[in-house]
Amino acid sequence: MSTEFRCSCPITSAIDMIGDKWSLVVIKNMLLYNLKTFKDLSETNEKIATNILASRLKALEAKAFITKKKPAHNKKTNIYLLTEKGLSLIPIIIELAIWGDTNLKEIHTSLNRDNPIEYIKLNKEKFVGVFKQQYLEKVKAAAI
Amino acid sequence: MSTEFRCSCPITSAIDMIGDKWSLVVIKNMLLYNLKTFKDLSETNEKIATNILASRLKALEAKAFITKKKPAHNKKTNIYLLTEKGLSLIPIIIELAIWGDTNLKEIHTSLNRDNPIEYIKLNKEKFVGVFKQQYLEKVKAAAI
DNA sequence: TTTATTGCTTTTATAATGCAAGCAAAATTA
DNA sequence: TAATTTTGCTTGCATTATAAAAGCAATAAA
Repeated sequence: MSTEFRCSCPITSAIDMIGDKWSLVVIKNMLLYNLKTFKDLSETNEKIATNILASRLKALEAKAFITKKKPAHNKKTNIYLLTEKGLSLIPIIIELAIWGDTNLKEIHTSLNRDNPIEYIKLNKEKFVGVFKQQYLEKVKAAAI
Repeated sequence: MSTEFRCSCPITSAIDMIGDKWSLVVIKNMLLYNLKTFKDLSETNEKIATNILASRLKALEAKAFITKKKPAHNKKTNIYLLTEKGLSLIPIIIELAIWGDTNLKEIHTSLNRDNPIEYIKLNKEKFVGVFKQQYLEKVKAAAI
């Protein structure tokens, strides 16, 4: 996944950057479920293969959507965190959530619709900030 | 591209539906540039291969994002139009446009930034309706 | 000091995308 | 009306992305 842009269109170029099968899924799992380690991210419902996860984490770090570091008293576990640039994808993720919730219920019977999507729809802009704050607070609380 | 859903997450499922390399690009070109024929869609800046375009149009029709029909007095040219379901993707496309315009200018020097993205940012919800209306009016004006 | 865990890599297979050529039917031009 | 061009694809083959399974070294826990 070297990022070569197909053309000068910002929409197509955005897809060139984050439009593969896994990038936004990994970022969503970091954002909404506060997953931070390779193991955490490899155990999600999506069942990503470990080689794919490794390559995606490397690419996301190279593109500055995430950072990788080791916590002070553990030389083994790596901690992956979203950067500001990673958090800038929240509006896209929210639109995907709303679209999926609204449009897939008929053809995808096991779709999880427990989330308060109706509230989010009513004030999307607010929730961009809410999700960002929640993520940053959790990171802070964990004192990494 | 058979649509099998990886899990019950609406975000991941949305990506399963429209998260490939070409679907949203084709829909964007129909929406913003009013492209309607196979030839039109094959001549865009993105330079999609004709076999890929054919397979994508077939998939998008099967998923009811677009319709295909022949105009009354032409047995050769096919007209592809966005359905309501196709138009429901506008909010996602707008967020991709804003994100690309805001975040890619530094690493993508030839990025096209002539579009009035600043206006769109100020009132996204309004522009969802604007783009939808503009598209429907163009289709109507062409009397297809 | 053994055992388990973490964070990967390697190998091999399959699926998605890309490239070039070709081709039939319809429409246009001569 | 016959030759030419256009449209909307398909076919065959090459390359890249994704998947599944196994393995492995370093660290941490028991």
